[in-house]
Amino acid sequence: MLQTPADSTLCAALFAPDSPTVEALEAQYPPRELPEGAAVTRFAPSPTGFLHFGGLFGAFADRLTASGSGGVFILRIEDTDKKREVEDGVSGIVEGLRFFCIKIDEGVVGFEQERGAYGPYTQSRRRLIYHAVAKRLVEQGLAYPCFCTEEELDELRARQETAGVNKGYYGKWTRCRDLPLEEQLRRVRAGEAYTLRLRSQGDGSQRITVPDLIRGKLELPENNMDVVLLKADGIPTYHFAHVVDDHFMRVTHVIRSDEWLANLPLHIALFRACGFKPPKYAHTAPVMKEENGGKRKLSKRRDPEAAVSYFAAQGYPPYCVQEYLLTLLNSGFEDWRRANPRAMLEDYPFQLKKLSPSGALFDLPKLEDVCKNVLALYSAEEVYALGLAWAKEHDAELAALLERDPDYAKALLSIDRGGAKPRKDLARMSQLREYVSYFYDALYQPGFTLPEHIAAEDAARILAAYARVYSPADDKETWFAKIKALCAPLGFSPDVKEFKRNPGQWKGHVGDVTTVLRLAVTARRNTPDLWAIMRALGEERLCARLQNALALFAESHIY
RNA sequence: GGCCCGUUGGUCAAGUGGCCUAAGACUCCGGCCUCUCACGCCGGCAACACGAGUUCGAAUCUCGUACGGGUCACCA
Repeated sequence: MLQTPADSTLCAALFAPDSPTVEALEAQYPPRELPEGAAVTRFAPSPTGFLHFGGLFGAFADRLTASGSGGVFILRIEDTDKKREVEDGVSGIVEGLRFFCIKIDEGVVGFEQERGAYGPYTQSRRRLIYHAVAKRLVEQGLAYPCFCTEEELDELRARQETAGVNKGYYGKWTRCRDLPLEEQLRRVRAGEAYTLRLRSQGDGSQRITVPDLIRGKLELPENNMDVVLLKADGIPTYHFAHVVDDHFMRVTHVIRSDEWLANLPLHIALFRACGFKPPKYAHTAPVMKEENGGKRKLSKRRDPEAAVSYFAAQGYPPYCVQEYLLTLLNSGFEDWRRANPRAMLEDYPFQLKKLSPSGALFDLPKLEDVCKNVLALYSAEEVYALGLAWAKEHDAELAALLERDPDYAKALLSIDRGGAKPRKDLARMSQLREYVSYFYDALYQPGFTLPEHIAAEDAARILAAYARVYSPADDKETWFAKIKALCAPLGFSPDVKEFKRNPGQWKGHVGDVTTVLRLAVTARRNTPDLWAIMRALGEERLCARLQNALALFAESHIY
């Protein structure tokens, strides 16, 4: 365990002579000059090519934690698993973050592009750094080469299984922990494959307490496993890379999914072995999905909504997904939002300790609600921009229509928008086509069926009568006054309350009259303000629609 | 199976020993709102997993049980 000259002989056999010393690395990556309390966070995905919903949440928590404290948010790529490699796994992640408005301060910012003084930020390019630390561990007797093959390890596990003990490479179950130096040297020099293992100093029957920013004090068994630090190809395992990278990148807060909780004692032990100060940890609960009455983790493979590209394709406003995430996972956010309906998300005093320790179900209706609320506050201009950007990607026909006459598009989008009680009926851009369809002849599908209590001949009379009094110049009051004036002669009550008092005396009420007009103009029973719609459509289009409807009656299609 | 984490209405949650005959939001259902729908407003349904213990007093602390999740790799 103590440093001996023999260990340095071993080091020479194990490591290339050019690896830097740990001291040199300390100098190269000095502590950051940041204000007191500034958090340095990092999102460290594997380059799988796309961003998972859980990953987005983690990155978002990292971003907010850094921003809120005047710190730094790093994107690091953990490409230490050759088997999972995909061609350009980075761009999808970087673009995903960009799409969701999560700014990267430092690290990987694009395909083969990095920024910052603590790099490289791609683990495959940090080999020398890992080896420097590993070398010192060997010098100190805290790591050793292990020559066990995968078959031997499988067999070991099988024996442990039948013996009913904890599986793993530890204590008396190890075969290479106490190999004599001569044998180590001989086998290494003979070119035998080996991994580098931690020589654990821990006692599995002891407990350690570790603070977690979300869960409070955690009581966990001390690590006693001689885990692999460097794989046979010299690439570090996640555990070792985590410790080395987060130390030399001077990361202060490690926010990660709670599947790492079981490895926390290991990581603490590794930081100790390396002589580094551990960061603060926050283990977040995964987002769950309901299935057959049970809960399960949202899965990338089985759930389309788990890939964040789903939200882009559906046209949810990017920023709303974050808003939803906060609603879902950060208690207190909704109260803050109610108090500050128009405040920027960045100004929310995000606190890790307010995150829920248990997994929340992904709730689509809630997402829709959040989006409706946010979108309701957008100007027509903003909705237009958002809609056009979406349509260009996903609906070329709609994009062309929106672009052909921007003023017209904005005019129709501004109906019932703004004011104290804005409409809340648009949640995502994939609804836009349907939302605007009756404003565009190219999308409009004429034809309708009347409500049962309105006779076709009455409907025809209503349309004819309205056509006679219509004037494009009417303001809303005049428009409505004219409609009311039409009612009584046709047997409809101009007053809804009067109708309700004496339903037998009328064929219907003014609402039925406007329903007929609405159907003729939009082919729908439910729309925003009819007067505003008529005005936006313009005289020519409106008259055509009325003529058309009248013609339908004349041809007896409705009778 | 060992170890770890978790458990308040259908969902998300507030709640850190008395202010809890348990807040709010989503969903659903009623009602109101001089044109429909939406919005808004008013109201309704609906929860502390279970059992012991500590205490004058427990959603809140302790222990046990159940259930859910995670983890036990040269994957992350």
